[in-house]
Amino acid sequence: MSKGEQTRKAVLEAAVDTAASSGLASLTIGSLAERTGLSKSGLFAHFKSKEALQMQVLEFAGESFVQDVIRPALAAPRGEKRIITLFESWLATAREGRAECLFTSAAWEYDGQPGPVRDRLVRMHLDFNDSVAQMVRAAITEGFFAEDTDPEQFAHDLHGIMLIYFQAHHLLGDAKAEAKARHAFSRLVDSNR
Amino acid sequence: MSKGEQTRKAVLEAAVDTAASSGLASLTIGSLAERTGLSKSGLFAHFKSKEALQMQVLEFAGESFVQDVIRPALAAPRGEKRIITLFESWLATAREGRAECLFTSAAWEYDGQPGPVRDRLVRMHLDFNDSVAQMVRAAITEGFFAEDTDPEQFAHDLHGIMLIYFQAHHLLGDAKAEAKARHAFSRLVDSNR
DNA sequence: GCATTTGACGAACGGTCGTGCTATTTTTGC
DNA sequence: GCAAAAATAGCACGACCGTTCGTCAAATGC
Repeated sequence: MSKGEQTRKAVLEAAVDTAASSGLASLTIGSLAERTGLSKSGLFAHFKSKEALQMQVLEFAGESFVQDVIRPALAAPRGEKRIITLFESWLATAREGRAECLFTSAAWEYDGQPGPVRDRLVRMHLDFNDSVAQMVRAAITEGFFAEDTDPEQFAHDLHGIMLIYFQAHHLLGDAKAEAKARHAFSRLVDSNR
Repeated sequence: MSKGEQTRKAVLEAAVDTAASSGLASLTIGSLAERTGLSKSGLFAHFKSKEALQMQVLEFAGESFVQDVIRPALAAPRGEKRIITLFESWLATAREGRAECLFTSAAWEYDGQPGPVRDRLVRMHLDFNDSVAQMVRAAITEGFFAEDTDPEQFAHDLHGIMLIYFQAHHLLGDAKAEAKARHAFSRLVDSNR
């Protein structure tokens, strides 16, 4: 890996971390430069614009998310194991914050202001939704879920469980957040068995 | 209502609208002044600081939310009717955006950056949660919900349904978002009947 | 109708923002 | 080891940020 690529990665890593706690839109070249020990212009040279930086941050976080959530699920056997692994790894990722936090906060930040960042964000959400729905379909053919289970509805509902878990855990500091999430997940799974 | 109070309300109304689509943190005195036809300093004089403005925006949106969601529910008879009215008015409010959008987006914006705005936001979420839980308790004593229904879990789950509805409807433009929300709500209600 | 309070304005401030330049240093390929 | 190329720094810019201050017009209370 060349020197440039190396620092670019380091910058993106710091950017994801910053954006996860302050929002993607409020990323600033200056503070990011200070944090990474670069000069403003030196950092800027890596990305041609702030928007390009945001896009790359999104991309970088996306890869983390796939690595942390999708990949473990796909590594598990189709059906019950995969669905449960998806939930558990998603929960673990959301607990720590980082990428997951970036996506949900960005979803509300950029909802309402069109542009490439928003478009990319929407695409990612749709793709992830499809992935989950596909896992559900596999679980149906495996006999874990009932034939009349609606994969899209399941993906939708599961996402809702994660969103409110995230809010309860991080914003409200609810100690029972995880227990509530597990309870809701169990009920969702049971009602589709 | 004095002249000052009048313009203050007008500013807050515009501010809620702006913050709902761009976020509470990204409110700027300048653009808000331009939108309301005031000068920057003229508008600023109404609020002693930007933070005070944000607090008042939050307060203003809170009153709208109570007016649009809590009040109609409390106006309905305890039990089934009240729970359903809560869901329906909440759904309608979320569909239109505005106050509801402000709260959820702010929840992610200010999660991770302490301060009075975040504190107020947390307080509002907790209060609202309590209100919902109280409605559920009433529904239990009315016999609409089973004795072993957990009011806090119900409030939690309902909130999750609303969050994902909001995201699906506004960010993703999912035409079936409302149907999915209704379906999830029905399942939630049924499982506690 | 007048005195007083209140509301609104314009100009200016120190800061920070993103973004161009031009050097200078460091890495890279041969 | 050296030339080419890439990475970084320094500096300056125009724009906008929140905020302050002095001034003036408008609303208010008597």
